Amino acid sequence: MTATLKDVALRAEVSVAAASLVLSGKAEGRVAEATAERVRMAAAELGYRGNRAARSLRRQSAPLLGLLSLGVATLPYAGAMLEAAQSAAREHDYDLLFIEAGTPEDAGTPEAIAENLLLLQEHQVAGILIASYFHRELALPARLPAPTVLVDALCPDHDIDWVVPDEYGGETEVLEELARAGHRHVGWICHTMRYPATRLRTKAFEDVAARHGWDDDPRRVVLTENADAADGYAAMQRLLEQFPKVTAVAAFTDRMAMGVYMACFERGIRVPQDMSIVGFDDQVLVSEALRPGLTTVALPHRQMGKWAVGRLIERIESAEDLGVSQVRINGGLVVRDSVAAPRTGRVRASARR
Amino acid sequence: MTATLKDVALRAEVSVAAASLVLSGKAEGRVAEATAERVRMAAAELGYRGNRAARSLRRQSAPLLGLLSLGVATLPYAGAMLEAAQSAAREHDYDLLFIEAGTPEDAGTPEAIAENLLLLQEHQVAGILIASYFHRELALPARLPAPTVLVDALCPDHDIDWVVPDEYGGETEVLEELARAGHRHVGWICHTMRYPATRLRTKAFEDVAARHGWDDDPRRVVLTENADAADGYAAMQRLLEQFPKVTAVAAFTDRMAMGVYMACFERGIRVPQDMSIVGFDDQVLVSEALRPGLTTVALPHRQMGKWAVGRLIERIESAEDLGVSQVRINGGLVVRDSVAAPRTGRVRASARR
DNA sequence: CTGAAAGCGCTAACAT
DNA sequence: ATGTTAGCGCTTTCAG
Repeated sequence: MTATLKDVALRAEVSVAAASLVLSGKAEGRVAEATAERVRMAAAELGYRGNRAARSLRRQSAPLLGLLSLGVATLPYAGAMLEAAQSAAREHDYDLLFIEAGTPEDAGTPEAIAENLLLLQEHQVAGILIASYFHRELALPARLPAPTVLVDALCPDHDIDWVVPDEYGGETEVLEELARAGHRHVGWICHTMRYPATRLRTKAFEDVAARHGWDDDPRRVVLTENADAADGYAAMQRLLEQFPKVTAVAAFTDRMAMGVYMACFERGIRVPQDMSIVGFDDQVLVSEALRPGLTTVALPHRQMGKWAVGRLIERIESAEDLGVSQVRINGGLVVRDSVAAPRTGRVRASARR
Repeated sequence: MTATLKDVALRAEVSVAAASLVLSGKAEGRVAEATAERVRMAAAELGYRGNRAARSLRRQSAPLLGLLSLGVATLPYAGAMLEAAQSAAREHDYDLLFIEAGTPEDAGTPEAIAENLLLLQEHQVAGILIASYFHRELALPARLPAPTVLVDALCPDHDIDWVVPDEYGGETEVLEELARAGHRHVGWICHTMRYPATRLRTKAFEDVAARHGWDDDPRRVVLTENADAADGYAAMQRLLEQFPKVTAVAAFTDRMAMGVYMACFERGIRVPQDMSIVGFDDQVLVSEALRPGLTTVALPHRQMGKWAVGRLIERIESAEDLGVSQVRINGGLVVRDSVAAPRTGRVRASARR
């Protein structure tokens, strides 16, 4: 049915060996140009496309990158990462084997990861990407079946390549935006889940606050159990009660920020005239759709996917021992219209108490 | 390094053939149970995992399903489809080869599709899923290299299996919700792009409106160029001007509905007391985060992914000729809090003009 | 510069 | 019930 290398060789009147050399671009100086041209013609005429199984069997390695997803596909976030990874892989003639390691709840258990790693090994993948849908620490089996790079995850007990968002840098940038506008009574709405991002963004808040001498009333921070819009809404209600001087609030995520907007809308607090708001994630569906548009920090999904694949292929194709490379990428500040200078009258009014 | 079948056979003191039979579950009545057990033991002890390349070469088909994505990964929408497809495939011992056919702009050109189909053919995929990120018509090459199922897309010139959302049914349900609440002055905010969904949802609007004798003032519909929140916002402004009797509005998508909310918030129009709003898509990030929550229709991403894979595997593994199967799935009404009865006072006031 | 041949690991037809 | 054997299509070493 489909043409094989043998068919091509027959038609070009050369040996399979010569045909193989030519078509895999290793003919340089080994095959006469005229012969090579004949082979290429024959291949084109027959619509020859090769057989990956045969090649992989022979080479003991498939031109495949295993993408072990830990919940990536279940969230709206990271499609861009997938897309970037796929196209970076394609550029180097690799394809992506997509495997989801279970549901969001049990994804990322060491057992689930180990099992799926074995599955990838069966496929003879040349390299592995382990991608989380949020920045976290992972426990990995001691032996990995192929070179591996972590995306939006890190692993303290392995010397392994990873890439994560620059939480601290990003949060700092967006908070500096608030400082620049002149705010000194800034609220921090966050959740209590113990992720690296929680710690790093909160640290950024504390550092920026200290640097600019922001009002350090402990009631400026409100912690919630989860991180959705409803929590943001409830948190904003509380913040307004317990820290009425507030002129600006930073929310842990755009989703929470959306809840903050809702609370403001309901109370007739105008954004940004009466209240400046910033988020994190650049969840476009939300940040762009809100009025006014939300000033926030982008998550570097696309960059992470691209970097990870580039690094992985480097590792696969390089003979020597590259050291480990662990990077934090800042997705960049996205300035929209949710930040303005605090209303002087309001600030004075609160200051007077 | 890794154990091969031969190693297992050696250790179990049987032939490779017997070992193969046992490990691929075809030993039924061909191998003594004691022998089979010995083989399984040996395999377990050696951590035998098989080699897919060898198997695929021999079988002339890989346990792979090619997922040709037309923009799916670039949008937040369809991660659920991917996840459902992957897990359905896994249940039948297939894995997913993920290929994105270019950027959102050029994805879906017949050339891009044809080229990527060839790529999948090289991989010996047993079946192909072509998935679009929005309901549309596709032009496909005449010859497909393997059994194929379309997801969220259809192809008028092929007798091919496909699954799409039930646009008409879904829109009808959500509009009936408005009718049930007693609305008669209902606005329709839609865009002008020529997709199947545009036609079908609009048709549903017209039919429901006719059925319930809604005010058929042509100014009740506002058409925009695109379909984002900003368009929804602008459209709502216009609707309020040109059709002031309006007590409820149906938006083509949740994103547009979000713009409608924003317009209401700015004008102090309370939802749902003064204005009922419904959307389409159940874009959870938006529909759940808005206050009040948006009543809308879910897109059956998960169901489509699952159905498509099930159907595809049926086709691959069934000997006889199954007919074509083309289905529309209704993702279901999601009732939240954006619909209430129209305010009598307001209706009278407008009626009085 | 070109061809012959071995063999990657597995499956399935055939022989015992 | 079990073993032998012939490839699947390709790459690569070695002879010519």
